[in-house]
Amino acid sequence: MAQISSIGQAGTGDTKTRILDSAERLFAEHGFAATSLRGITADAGVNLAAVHYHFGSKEGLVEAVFARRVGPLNDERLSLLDECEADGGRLEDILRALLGPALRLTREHSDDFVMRLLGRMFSEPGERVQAIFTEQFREVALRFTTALQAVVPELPAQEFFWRMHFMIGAMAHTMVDTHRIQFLSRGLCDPTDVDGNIERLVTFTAAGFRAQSSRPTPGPERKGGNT
Amino acid sequence: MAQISSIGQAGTGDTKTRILDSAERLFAEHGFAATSLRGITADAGVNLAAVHYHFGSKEGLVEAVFARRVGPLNDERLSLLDECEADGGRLEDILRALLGPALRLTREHSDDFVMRLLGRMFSEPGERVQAIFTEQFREVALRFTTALQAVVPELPAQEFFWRMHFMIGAMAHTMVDTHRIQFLSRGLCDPTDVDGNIERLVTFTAAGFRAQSSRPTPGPERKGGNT
DNA sequence: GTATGTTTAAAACAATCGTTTGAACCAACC
DNA sequence: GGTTGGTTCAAACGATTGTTTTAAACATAC
Repeated sequence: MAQISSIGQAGTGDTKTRILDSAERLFAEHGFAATSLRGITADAGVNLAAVHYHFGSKEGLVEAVFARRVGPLNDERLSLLDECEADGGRLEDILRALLGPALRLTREHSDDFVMRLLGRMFSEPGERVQAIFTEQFREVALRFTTALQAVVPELPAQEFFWRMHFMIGAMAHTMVDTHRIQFLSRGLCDPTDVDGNIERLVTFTAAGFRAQSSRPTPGPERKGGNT
Repeated sequence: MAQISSIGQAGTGDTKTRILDSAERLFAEHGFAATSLRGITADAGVNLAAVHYHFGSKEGLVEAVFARRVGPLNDERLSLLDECEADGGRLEDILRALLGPALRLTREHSDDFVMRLLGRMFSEPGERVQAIFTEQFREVALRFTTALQAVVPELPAQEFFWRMHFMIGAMAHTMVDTHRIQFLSRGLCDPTDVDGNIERLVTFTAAGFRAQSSRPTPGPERKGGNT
């Protein structure tokens, strides 16, 4: 078709890239199971069979969509961690190295699809998808676990891991949900103030890590408590 | 309506209940889009058409599955909030009233399906589902927002709402993900220690709320930071 | 030129999806 | 008994799913 030929710009890239671009946007909007290959290829303006030619299957496409973003994201995290470890390694700096690159995904790409997609990985069901996810974050998890544990040495390991869990939850929710915070605050909060929001999340989670280890509250008696 | 005394099975219940039970377990396991009505009815041991007879459509079933759990959950939250407001209303108590009932869902039901399902609501796509979700949490959100804001009056409203956002994220992630914390901590953390984990989450989020309002850190210069 | 890798087109595949239908069952009531 | 109204059933509806196949173009390199 002659009319299609004009689409092939350098920015949009080749067929493979156009599939990845459309897939990651539609995955972020409707989820993985609810997005069909026909919807993706129609949006990308390519042929249906091209998906299986380049990615083998829908699952292969999902994996490729993840890998394209998670790789550079984790590289930046580890690079920033190297910097701040050589620089003394305060708690806030380590947290900024972990949380900053993820929350900056909104700015680096013209829209927030990439960030919403990656944030959803944390709650996405499916044994296969979760295995892919876990493997791609293993090195980052290990390095940051070691670095963070070193700056709060007085915290029992059990408490420390739970606080890492809570921090990841706060981060993932901030990545996934870019609308409800505006509704909740009646328009007061601005999700596009990326740098400010990174600092807010760093402040919040740093305070959480520094909190005095969990005691059943100094009060005399608690209703409902069965300790 | 006359009682159908012949169906004695109090545990398994009638067709409607069996559908709800199977639906919420399969929804929690595989997500909404990836769970078919045939899978649900086969698991429940009922006829396929019974879903449309009792719930009208798949979306109606999703809504019913939510409503059955969210109602009692929010009732307990508001009841606990009433208690601790009459009792003085410390920050930790308010947070416990909000977070406790959600994390206790694991214990009240024999399995963690209900909790995982509700936790997933926070990241589930779909305009219609999100609207249902938002409406069912409106009163709870309003009451707890007011109560929490009252105990940290020095915190600017914008900062406050972001910290509520982070807290909800930590809660939702703890509800959804009951496996990865064990992997992350190499088996050290125990997701079934419900009371302990509630206290840990309360401690973490309370410290986050009490953190000094976000300043670009007292240090002289920050790389990449623009105010 | 031939060869190789990529892309499109159109069609079909078997499977599964949500939904609908119409008859059958079964208690209760006149 | 007959009728009713609520419930369940097997079967089919049309549409969509991921996947595969066939063929013909297209580009680039040797």
